[in-house]
Formats: sequence, C-alpha cells, structure tokens
Amino acid sequence: MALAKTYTPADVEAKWYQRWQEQGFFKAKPNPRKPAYSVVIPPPNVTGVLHMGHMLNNTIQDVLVRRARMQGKEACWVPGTDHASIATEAKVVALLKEQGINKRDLTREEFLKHAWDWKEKYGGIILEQLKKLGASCDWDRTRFTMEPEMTEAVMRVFVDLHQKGQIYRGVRMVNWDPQGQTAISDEEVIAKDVTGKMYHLRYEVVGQEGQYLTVATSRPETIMADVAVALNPNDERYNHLHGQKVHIPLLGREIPLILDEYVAIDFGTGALKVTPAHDLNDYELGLKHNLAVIDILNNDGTLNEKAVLYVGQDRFAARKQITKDLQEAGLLDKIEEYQSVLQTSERTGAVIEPRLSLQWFCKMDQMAKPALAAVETDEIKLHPPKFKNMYRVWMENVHDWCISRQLWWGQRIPAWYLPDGSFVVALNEEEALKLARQKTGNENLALTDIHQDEDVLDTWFSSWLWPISVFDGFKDPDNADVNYFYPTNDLVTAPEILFFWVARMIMAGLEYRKEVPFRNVYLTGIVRDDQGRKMSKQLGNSPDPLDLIAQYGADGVRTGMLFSAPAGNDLLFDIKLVEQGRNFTNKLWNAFRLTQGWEVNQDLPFASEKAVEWFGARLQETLVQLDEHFEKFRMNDALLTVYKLVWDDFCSVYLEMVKPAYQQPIDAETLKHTIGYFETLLKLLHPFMPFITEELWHELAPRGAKEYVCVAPWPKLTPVAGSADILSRMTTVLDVVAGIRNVRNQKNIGPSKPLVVAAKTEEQELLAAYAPIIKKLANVSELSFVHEGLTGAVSFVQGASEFFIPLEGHIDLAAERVRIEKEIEYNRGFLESVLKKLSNEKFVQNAKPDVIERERQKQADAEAKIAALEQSLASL
RNA sequence: GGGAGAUUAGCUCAGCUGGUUCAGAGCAUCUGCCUUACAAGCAGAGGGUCGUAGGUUCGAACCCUACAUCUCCCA
Repeated sequence: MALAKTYTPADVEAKWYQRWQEQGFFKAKPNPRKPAYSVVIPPPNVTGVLHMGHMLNNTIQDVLVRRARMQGKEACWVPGTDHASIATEAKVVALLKEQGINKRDLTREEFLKHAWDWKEKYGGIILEQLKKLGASCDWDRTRFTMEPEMTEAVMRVFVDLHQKGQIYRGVRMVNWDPQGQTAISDEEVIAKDVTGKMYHLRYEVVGQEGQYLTVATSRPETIMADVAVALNPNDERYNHLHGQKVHIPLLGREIPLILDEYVAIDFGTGALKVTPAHDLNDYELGLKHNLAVIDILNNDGTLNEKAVLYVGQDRFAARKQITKDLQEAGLLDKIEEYQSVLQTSERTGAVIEPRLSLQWFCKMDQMAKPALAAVETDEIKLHPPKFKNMYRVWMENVHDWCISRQLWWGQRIPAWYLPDGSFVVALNEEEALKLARQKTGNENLALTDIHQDEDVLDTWFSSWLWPISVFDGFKDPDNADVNYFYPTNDLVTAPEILFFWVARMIMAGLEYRKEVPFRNVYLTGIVRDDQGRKMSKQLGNSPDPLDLIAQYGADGVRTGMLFSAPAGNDLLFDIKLVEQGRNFTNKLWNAFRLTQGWEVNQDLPFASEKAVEWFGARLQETLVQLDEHFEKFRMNDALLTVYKLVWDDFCSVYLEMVKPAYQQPIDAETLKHTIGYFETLLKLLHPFMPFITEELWHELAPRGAKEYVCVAPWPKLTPVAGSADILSRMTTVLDVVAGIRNVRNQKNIGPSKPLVVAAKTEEQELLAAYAPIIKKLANVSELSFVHEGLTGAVSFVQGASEFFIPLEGHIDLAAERVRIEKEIEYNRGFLESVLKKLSNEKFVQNAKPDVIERERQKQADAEAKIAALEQSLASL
C-alpha cells in the first residue's frame, strides 16, 4: 500500500491516546523497584477552557513526565481542577442573572445547588481537552479542590493552624472588591498606573470665617469620613494653624488639625486629610493619634448613611456629584492631573477599596522563614534562577494572609459563633457543639444556638495543600502513596503565581510533612502574540488551542510551542512555529516512507559501514547534550537538539549516505542499523511528539502487545571507541561535499550532472576511504588524487587540501583569480593577528599552555591554507 | 520612589570559570533546483564594529564604573 506523501495526524492521535489508556501506561502506583517521579498539575479552574498558557504549561509537564516514564521511573502525573472560588462564583452569578435570578434572592443552599450544577455541566471540560494534547496524566487520580476529602484536609489544617495560633480573626485594613463584594488578599491586587486627578479642597478654619486651609485629595467623596487634617510640624507655612480645627467642606463637621512628620511637605499642599476607614496609611495615622474611624461605604461601593451626604450613591457617582457641589459652593480650589496608581482586583477588575473589616488571617512570618531557606539553599531550585531574587524579596516582606472571602462557593470557614459572640473552631458541627458546651459550661447548648461563619476560605487555602492532599496525606499521613510520591519532583507553573501558590505550597509542605513539596520549579513565560501583547479574549488574539490541534496535529502544536519557549521567557506565539512543528512531523513521516520502501537483498555486502559508524557516534554525542539540556530544564534547546539530529544528521546526511540507488535493494546490515537508529530517534522524540512516534514505532517493526514507544526504555549512553576521530573525519568529508556542492551552485550546474573531482591532499587515505560517500552525496563520478593542480578547472580549498573540478566553459579566469586572491588576503590577515599574539611576550608568559598551543595550530593551519591557495592561483 | 533582570544577525534566543579559524542556532531573507521519501521539500549563500562611553587585562560579548533604553516585582 502506498503511503500518503503527507502525514495526517487526525487519523492516529485519538487511536493512540485510547490505546495508552487501555494499556494503563499512565497509571502509577508505589513500586519499590523503581524510583518515583511525580508531578502535580497546577489545577486549572474547573469551569475554565483550555487556553494557550495551559497548552505550554502542560506540554512541558508532559515532556518531563513521558521522559521520566521512559527512563524507567514510576511516573505519576496527578491531574485535577481548582474550584476557583471568586471566579466561579462570579460566573454563576452572571449566569443566574441571565436567567433573571438575583443571587440575593437565593439562600446559600439554593445558590450552591446552582453552582454545583454548573460545575457538573462544565467542570472537567478542560481535562478532556488536555487529553487531546496528549497529556499523560494518571486520570484515575483526578482530584478537585472542593471534593469532600480535599475539604476535609482544608478543615484539618485550619483547625490545626488555629490551635497553633497561626490563624486569627481580626479587624484589619483589607482589599475590598466592591464588585465581587469580598475581601481579597494582597496578592490578588493589581496596581495600574493611571493619570488621576488631584482635587484641591478648601477647609474653613473654625472660628475664622473666610480663612481656609487647602487640602489636596484624589478622592473628594471620602471627605465625609475625614476625622482630621494632618500637617507636618516642620512645615512653617502652617505654623499659624497649629491647634486649630477646620470644617469639612459641605458637611461642616469640625475636625482637628494634627501634626505628624509622616506628612510629605512637598506633596499636594502639604495638608493631608485623614480618613482612617478608607486608607491604610490614614488608618495607621489614626491609631497613632487616637482618632475615630468612620466607614462611609457599603459592601457594594455605595455610600452608607454615615456619609450623611450622597447616601446610596456609588462611590464614583458621588465623586462626580460632590465635585460639582464643591465647585458651586466655591470650596474647590482647583483640579490637577497627576500620575497615580490604581489598585484593582485581579478577579473582577474593580477598583479596590481599602477597607477596615473583620476577617480571618493566617500568620506568615513563622512559616515563611523555612520556606525562604529552602529556596535560598537550592533545596528547591527555581528555573530560571533569576526568580530567586523575587522570591526572597517577597518572603522577607510577606504580610499576613487574608484567607476569608465573603462568598458562598468555597470551603466554609469552620468557626462557630456562640450566643455570647465568642467562637469555637472545629472540624465539624458536632465537634463545634462539644467545644461550645465546654467553653460555656452549658450542657444544654444545642446546634441551633451556634451558627457557622458565613464566609468561605480563599481558594489558595486549599491549593497550597495540593501536593500533599492529592495523595491523601492529611487523612492518612502515612499512606503508601504519599510516602512514595511525596515530595514530588518538578512543578511547572507561571511566575504570576510564584507567591500565591508556589511559596505557600512550600510553607504547607514544610509545616505538615517537614519536607519540601518539590525539588524543581520550572517557571514558564506568558504566551503573547507576535506583537508581544498578552493573549486575551478581549483582544481576540488568542487562537483556539483545539482548532490548532485539529489543524496541525497535537505533535505539531506541542513542538511549535516549545520551539520558542526558553524557561522564564515570554513566548511570542507565531503560527509559523506551529507550522514548523507540523513540517517536522511530516519530515519524520517521509523519512519513514523512504525506509519503508526499501527491498532487502540478503546477498549484498555491508555497504554503509562508515555512515553507520558515524551516525552511531553522532547519536551518542547528541545524547550527552540532550541530557544536559534536560538537566537544566532547557526544553527548547533539548527539542532543537533532537530536531537537528533528526532533520540534519539523520535525514539530510545519514539517509542520503545509505539510500540505495533508485529501485535498487539495500543490504541487510545497513537496513538493520538504519531501523535501529530510527527507533532510537523515535524514543528521543517521543516526549515531544508522542503521537507520530507511537504510530511510526508500530509501523517500523512488528510489536508485542505491550511494546509501545511510550514505555520503551530511554536510550542509554554507550560511548563509542574513537568517536571523536570518527566525528572529525566525517566533518572533513562533509566539508568537501559542501565545497563541491557550492561549486555546483556557483556555476549553476544541476545536481543530476555528475562531476569529476581531483584532490591534491595529504589526507588521501582518509578521502579514499570515504570516497563512496563523497561520490554519492556530491554526485561525483570520479575522485582522483593528483600531485599538481589542474589547469582549466574550478578549484576550492578545504583545510590544507585543494580540489579541482574540470569545467570547460564554466571558468572565468579573471574572476577565479580575484576570488582566490581575496581568500589569500583574508588568510594572511588572520595569520598576522595570530603571529602578533605569539610574538607578544606577555601573551606567551601569561596564557595557559593549551591556549598557546591552539594559537600555534592556527598559525600552522593558516600557513598551509595560504600555500594551497597560492598553488591554486599559480595553476590558473 | 525602592529592587531585580535584560540589551548579541530582520525576529526569537544560545554563548559555561575572559583565550580554538577574527560571535553561534532556529526562523526569516537571497540564489538555484518539481534530483522518484518529503516544495510542509532539496542544495547553497548573505547577514552582527555583541546598547553607549570609559576602565582593568597580553587578551573583553563575558570583569568593573557611568549613562541610555526596555521588562518585571514591590510601594
């Protein structure tokens, strides 16, 4: 059956994925005879769909896992999803709204039912998509951060940390997201540079009608929450006002002028309005000066009755209105533009309100220390290492972690409030009741007398346990899985969540297993478009990964992504790279078509010994490089190394050397080696291109029931004796071939016309031994050796050898002369620079002997080359 | 404002402790080829005063200093 000229991935991908699963190749269980290799997936949002970032991230994980599997390790890649508290809740709220349902009209239970329905319907789509990519996860281990066991782990940890005093409840300034109507952690806030407005407001001095103090603020709507105006005591402009009071504009309430060196004299007017409820710095100033706190905002960002004015209006509407009113009242001095930073919510994009609120916090200082040390000492290596600095800075300045969220979708905080307002923390209701009875001494206390905290926990409070909880390490800390697979080996994730997630997993790992959760963290870049813009739905610049796979094949897409993905660097996605990946699969397919079409003749002698010997050596050389690249997590270099080995060395050189003439048979020995090499290449390629390699593996030779490249042993390093010599001899030979081909190109002689070549060389023995290869690759009908240069021939110099190609009618003597003279000139210049070095006493004294030896070699080579060129010139 | 990193061919990047034929790769470009595996291909070629200015050294893309530009993190 004739094979198609182009490879069609769609025909084979689904088939092999199914077979792998049927064979159970992705399943992992503790196996004392094998080293463990485990990776936990960064759980994607359960309701999300695959985007380009996932493609990159999961391709890298799959490459690592597949290679480990082939290396004979018990490879375990745990998949799963994250409940993504705020993002999912926002989606569900939006969906309900479309159906005309308002979240506020629902009870918690009703809402959660909708949310779970949503999760059941859309949850896990993303995992199915990963299968299309070829991800070799152990799907039996699929976990979800909100499933009962995971939730139980979260509860245990909460209770435990609370008992240890690491979790506390307190009133703190938090980042309030008025759209999500929840507090979020510092890490979920994104600062944006904006051009803002600075409003200069006039505060009338109490008892001095017509006397004003001008205060600059970016948020005029918060004046109703003012409790003071602060001045710097060193600011002489305001000496006359010390001890006075002022009226809040419009509102009229009297507030004191206070003095504090915190106030920047040169910023604004040097007078700072103090609003402790709505600004962290003001809050601290308020504490210091014993000021009241007036919170004028509702949860949704509208003004409450404490504002007195503009009650019920949104904060931004109120700002507009008050600006107008101030203007009319003559209390607005001016408005200036200025550069400022706007804090926005990572989740909803809403402008954050710093707000005092009662929340749950997890202390970080104690846990951060060992987690920092683990990275500092390289017990955990970050790739690339530049992230170590960032990690250190963050860990040294970490604030307590606000872990409560005013949401319903998530794990409800296991704290129960007693009638007297105090609370108990327990694993469940029954425990809580028990504790409550103990605490109050009231044995008659009933479940109806206590009520659980309404808030849920930050999603990261479950995902920081992920590397332990996926192996049930909380429920059963000594189980075989966790003992065998924990710590995991490598983690592949995005730098954006280095702190959110990676740092906290390290803390949890050290806290609960006294062992880091992984050894290597590979930080991928952001996938951007070819103009460097982040891929986003809004811009519409992100291709649909599944469309890409359908069009180019999963193997093509995987390699395309990896071609341009050095660790930690952003990836400029270009469809051309995916095309390149697709073309590569096609190249491989055609190499297979070639070998597959050969007839064997058992009587023929071994014709390609030199080629076989060379490719064997080349393969070994490449294996070493490949291991180095993997060792350093340089995935794109690893891929490129195999790419070049396959395309250049195997296809362009080796196959051309061993390929029999058209319709001629091949000898059995050559074929055997060729198929063997092909198999090795398929193994090396498999982690990158799992599908086509599996397909060809089975086409190349009959296979047993369990014989898949997916589980084939990774090629071993077996040094070849004299390989350096073998490689350098072939390099010389290929240089000669290139020289002849170059002449062909220059003289415009097609490849089908055979050439006659004469060599004047001291390496006759070498060239004679490789003559069949030179003849074949350069289409040379006769290679002879001469002592004198030929006249009437085109010549070129390779090393110290000269080659002559008689070409009647193709020779332009003058042009040849110029060309050779130029080359001589260049080499003389080079020789001169070498001689200059060698005649420099200081160089000879200071340089290492081998460096000097190299310079001497350069000198000898250059001299020989010049001599050869001069000969050429003479023989013209 | 504080800190980190970067700046090498048109693009994306390598370049290990300063020292091999005067800096490499992939892609792109140019030239010639439909040569019976592959035009999603074959053969060959061109292209960089290594951000700028100083300095250290026999020798600097690499070390030091300053400046410029960019990116990221934190405030």
